[in-house]
Amino acid sequence: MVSIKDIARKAGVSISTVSYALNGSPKVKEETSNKILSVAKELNYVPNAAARMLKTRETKIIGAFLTGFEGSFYGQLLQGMKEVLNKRGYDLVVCSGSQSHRLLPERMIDGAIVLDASFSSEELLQYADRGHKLVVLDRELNHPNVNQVLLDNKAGAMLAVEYLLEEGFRKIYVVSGPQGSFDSNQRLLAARQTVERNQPIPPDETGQPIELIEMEGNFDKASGEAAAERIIREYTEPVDVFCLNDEMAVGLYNAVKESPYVIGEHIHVIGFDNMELSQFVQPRLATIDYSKRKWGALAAEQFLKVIAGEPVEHERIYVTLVKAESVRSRPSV
Amino acid sequence: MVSIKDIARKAGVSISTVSYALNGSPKVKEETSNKILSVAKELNYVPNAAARMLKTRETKIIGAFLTGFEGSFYGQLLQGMKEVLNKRGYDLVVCSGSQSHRLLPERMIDGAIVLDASFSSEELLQYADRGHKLVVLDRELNHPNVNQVLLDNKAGAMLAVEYLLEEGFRKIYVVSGPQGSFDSNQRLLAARQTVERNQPIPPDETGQPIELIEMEGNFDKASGEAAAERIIREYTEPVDVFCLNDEMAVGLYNAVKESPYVIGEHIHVIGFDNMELSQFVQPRLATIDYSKRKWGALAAEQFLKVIAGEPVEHERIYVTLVKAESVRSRPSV
DNA sequence: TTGTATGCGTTATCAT
DNA sequence: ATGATAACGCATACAA
Repeated sequence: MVSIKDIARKAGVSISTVSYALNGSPKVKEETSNKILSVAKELNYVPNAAARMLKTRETKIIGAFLTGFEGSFYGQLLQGMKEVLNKRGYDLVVCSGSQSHRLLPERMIDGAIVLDASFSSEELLQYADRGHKLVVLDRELNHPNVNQVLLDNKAGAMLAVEYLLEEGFRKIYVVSGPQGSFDSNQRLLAARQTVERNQPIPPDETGQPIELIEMEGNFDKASGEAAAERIIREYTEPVDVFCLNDEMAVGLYNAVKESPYVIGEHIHVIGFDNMELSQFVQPRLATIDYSKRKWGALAAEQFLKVIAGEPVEHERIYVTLVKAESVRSRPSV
Repeated sequence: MVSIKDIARKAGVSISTVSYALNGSPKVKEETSNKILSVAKELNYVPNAAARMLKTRETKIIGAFLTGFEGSFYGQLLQGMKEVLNKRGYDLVVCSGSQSHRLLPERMIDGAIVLDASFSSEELLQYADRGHKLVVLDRELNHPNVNQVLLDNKAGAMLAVEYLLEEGFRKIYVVSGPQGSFDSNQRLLAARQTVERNQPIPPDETGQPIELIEMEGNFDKASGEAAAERIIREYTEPVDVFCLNDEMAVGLYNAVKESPYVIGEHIHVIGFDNMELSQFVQPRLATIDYSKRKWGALAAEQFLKVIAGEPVEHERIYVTLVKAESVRSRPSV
């Protein structure tokens, strides 16, 4: 391995001069600098990251931690992060699994953007306490070294439920994500509130109250299928279903396809995330949309601010309703 | 930052004893070791990766380089790699973009698995020459430090074309990937050969020869749409289309939907990759399937062998034909 | 069984 | 403008 020492020897200067030249310091004479640079190129010199890290205490790498690599969902999010970070001289690496947590405390990365249930909040706070910089996308965490960029789950769930309620059905299923999921919990809470707020005040001419049935899912297709089975079993009249993400809604589609019932006619479904697949399923899935790219880009920007020591306020990503035939066969608009 | 020096001081031993104890050396007395370990825990000691790297010259991290993060395609591939690597004490990080290439020469990672057009083969060979270990998934590269795990593109393209030819149409479009893509080039070559081999020897009772029309695409939806426009414009009788990946086939679907023609009836389409979306489009897309997870897992295994200095032979991932209504409205099986 | 001393490749301080 | 040297945190050969 060729080091600055080799360059120094070959160029007939000292290692400190080499270091200065390599880092473009104005202190070194242009002639010397050129000589050094050409020797470096000739020897195929590449700086050693470990040594530099040891001195400077930074790697210019930041890690994006995800619960899993699967799910087309992440592509745009990561792209958004990368664009912002690269522009500022940082590299992005994507990590998953608890084994990779070590990268942060061992200082192999300068910080982390976290959308990863495999981190407990206690663990993250511990890192923050030790001075590591974080942006979290999947929880609320208040600490000077941590910034939040969260989806507006409440607005999304409200939009979704109100869209369903327009249909006038009295029975609405909510298929939630796993217990530990912040996004799921927020959406569920908002769904409950929205139903409550729209409950006819009894006694009332519209009669029957709205029934909200909660089913715990896992944000994967299998739990959507499981939910569908129960819904089909209990079917007596048209019902609404709010799947707390699109993935489960697609699972539900698959199961309903095997039944006598029809999505958008008997079973009215809305999801959350607007993943690519949702526009291709038949009928098109109504859902809650938001810009994944913008989410990633904003997270990265916030991260850079945290690193720079600027005081940063938490941010929110806004969401919109995507109407579609899965709720209403002939969408009004 | 707490270092072994701090532990040594607090535990009343020397730093080398601390180092030994931390690394579980049998040389240190259990009593001393316990003492040291407890002090380390108490001080929240975390080893510094940079310092360890500087000495040991390894990071236990390997990088997977992808052309881009977008495309649901990669999830299973990465999952396959990760499972194998984690089991062997390695961490996987995913990188994209030419800026991140530095991670390899700067020795921030112990090696790389490459499925990334942003690397030129010259660049990779240079790394290999300097002792870096590589597995390539998207090109042929022969070097002691490089192993290949490639798709059996030729078999796939042959299966696809022969399936199309069974229909008996005389006009077959091939929508290729970008010029530089190894997979695209291999598939295209095999498609040509298969058509040639199936050409009726003139003069012949079947009459007309098979016409193969090549169109350059880009492996994205937009190029699928562009291809569709030309195909629609030229339409006179039922035709076959071999999209060299599913992504483009989906783009083609979108454009054909706006036309009077129907997939599977006028325009007979097959793709390559069997991505998740392909089973949801209407009609289901015929395609070439292979196990992405196995591909990743095998790549990781080969990588570990290369690292271990074992002599490794190149590997091949086998593919299968997925018949569907996009080619034949009533599939025979 | 434990301690001393050296070096990994770099940056950066202080002389010159 | 350049050189000598210390320091970063750790592993390890060698000494005790």
